[in-house]
Amino acid sequence: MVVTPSRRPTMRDVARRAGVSFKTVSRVVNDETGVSSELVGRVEKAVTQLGYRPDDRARRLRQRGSHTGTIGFVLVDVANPFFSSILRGIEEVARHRGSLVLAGSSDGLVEREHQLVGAFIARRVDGLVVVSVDPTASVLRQEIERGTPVVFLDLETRGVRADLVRSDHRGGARAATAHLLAAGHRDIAFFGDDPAIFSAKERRAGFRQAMRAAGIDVPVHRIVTGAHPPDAWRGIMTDYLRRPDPPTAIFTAQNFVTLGAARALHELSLQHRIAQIGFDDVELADLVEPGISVVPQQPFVLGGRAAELLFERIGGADHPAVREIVRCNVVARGSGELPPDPLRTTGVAARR
Amino acid sequence: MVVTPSRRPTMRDVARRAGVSFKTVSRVVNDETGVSSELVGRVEKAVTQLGYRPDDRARRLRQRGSHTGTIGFVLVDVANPFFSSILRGIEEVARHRGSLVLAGSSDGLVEREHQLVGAFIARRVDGLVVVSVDPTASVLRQEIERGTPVVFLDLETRGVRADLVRSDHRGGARAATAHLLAAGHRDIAFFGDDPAIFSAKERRAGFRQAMRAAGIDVPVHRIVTGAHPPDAWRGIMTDYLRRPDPPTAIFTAQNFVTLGAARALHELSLQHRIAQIGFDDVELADLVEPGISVVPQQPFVLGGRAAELLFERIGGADHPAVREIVRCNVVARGSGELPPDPLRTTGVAARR
DNA sequence: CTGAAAGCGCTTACAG
DNA sequence: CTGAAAGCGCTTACAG
Repeated sequence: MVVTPSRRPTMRDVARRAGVSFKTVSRVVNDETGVSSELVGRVEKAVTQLGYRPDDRARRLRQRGSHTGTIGFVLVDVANPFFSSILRGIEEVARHRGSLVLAGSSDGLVEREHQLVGAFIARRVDGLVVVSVDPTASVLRQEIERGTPVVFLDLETRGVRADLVRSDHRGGARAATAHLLAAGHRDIAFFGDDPAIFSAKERRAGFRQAMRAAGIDVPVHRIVTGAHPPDAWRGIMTDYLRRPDPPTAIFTAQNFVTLGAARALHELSLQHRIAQIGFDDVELADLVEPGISVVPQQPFVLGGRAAELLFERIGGADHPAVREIVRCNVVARGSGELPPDPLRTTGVAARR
Repeated sequence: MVVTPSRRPTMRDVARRAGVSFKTVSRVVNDETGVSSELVGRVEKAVTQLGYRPDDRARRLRQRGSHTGTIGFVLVDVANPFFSSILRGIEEVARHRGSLVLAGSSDGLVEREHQLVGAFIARRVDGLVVVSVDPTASVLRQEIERGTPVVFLDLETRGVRADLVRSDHRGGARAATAHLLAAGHRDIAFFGDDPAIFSAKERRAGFRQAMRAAGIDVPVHRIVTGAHPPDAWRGIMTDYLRRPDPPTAIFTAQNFVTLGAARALHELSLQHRIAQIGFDDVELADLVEPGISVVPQQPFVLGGRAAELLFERIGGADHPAVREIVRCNVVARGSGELPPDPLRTTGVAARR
């Protein structure tokens, strides 16, 4: 049986087959009252025989409020468990609201983010959850001003009035740094994502604040940031730690960075000699030896809250912009509690 | 400045402002030739001032082939890195084709899967990639017969003619089991997902085949399957391993099962005494002590191939159904090469 | 080069 | 209880 991709049946096709007007089909399909049971039967039979399925686009085009029952989620990389957990949180809320989720990865590229936002708007999503690299972009700002509901996730915005939900990146980073300082470290290196991303910049700021508060000057080479593919961090870390005068502790401020660093430390057999604390949790961090101390976020919760705020707006709420900031605390597992290595070749000694 | 959610401007609004017919606006918006540069200028100005963005739904409704530039992906759980990596693979291909991806998690529930498929079709996606629990469902089958492109991912189907891409679950499971047998194990327990899921059933079948081939009868209590939330497996495994007469090796046939088992083994300090091999890779499995041996899949590749096949169909290809099966091999890291524990309290001894 | 008409698949608002 | 007309926002197919 070769399948011939036939034209999809429309209401008129069903009407013809059932011998009624297409308006009657519309009534039956929409469970409207006041159709004789005989016609209902004929229409339903025709619907089944033809495999008719109403076209939501056409339906909603004509309707009043004209929601599409679809929301958009612009994120950085859906293959990153942090983002896919957020997506799941959004999805759960969307499902209860009868909505579907369009998701797209920007990889932190401004251009791709704009493309995604534009494509979502062209498809008339009812609203957007955005982890933005460029929150003041004209496309997005104009849409927000025009009334399209937008909730920013995990970032702050300037000059744009919209709801936002995010972790307290700076506070979490301060706590992580303070944790290492409390273990006696003074030579701590920071490794993080591209500071063009709000959360990355904030974490770096938190690190600097905590170090300054402890009266420690951080040399420039102790702060390493950049947009690298997930796999690249291991090599970057290995190279860094192999140089003379390594730090006594490292703060790896993103999950892929944390993973790369953990692998580098193990490769160099330094995992018991250099302390590590990460931002974002990673799978099996509790089982590695030593366990990797981290400042976890709650992606599922972040996503769920963002979606709830979004649907409030979609539902017509017009209260002032909401700003929800979720605290982040240290989870100690071992790696972040290691004291400074007494045997370490200090910078001065190594250079002499 | 309070924002009043105004009606979104249409082509007619732009036309009025520019003092032209709305057809001229259509020409300018679609970069058609043959509009005087003066009118082009006026229209473009009005477009910018009003923040006009064409409605893709209306546009495509009227167009010939009438693609929506959107595909749907029905999966089990997007918070599972296996699926989110597939999604990323699909997304990459979709982006190059100018398409967006609607994704939805079924949690392996037949009803939710049907809802998702129905909602996707109502929105007239151009095609579907489906990790199905119920591949012969009438909704899906009727759509396929009608000509909607569908690619099944990670499963086989009966009575439905559609492209499919999947891992060789059975072969991979046989290889995993053979790997444990080669290390000298004969008392191996299998732990896996709900056999309603094709891949779960296949892996169990592979396990049984390999055991049978080795002349070993597998007692029923050595096969544990079920649909459990990710977090539940640790407890299930702990309970199981605490009982008298534990197996000398375990085959954990899904990533969340593997994680739960690894935690249980460590909790009971059995990680060096009971061998483990998992299906699907998990993060940091290489760094745990011992490293967790697994049979990894290539989710990003699976997703990419599925999407490529889908877009071929969307593009009109009508070759016979394609069936791509990706081999799975063992990655040895330590846990799967542990020999049977000579000190183990055997079942008989323990019961006496 | 520009525009008025018809139609995509449906719903809304009116008639009978 | 049933249906013919108008319209959602756009494109196609024809005129001028």
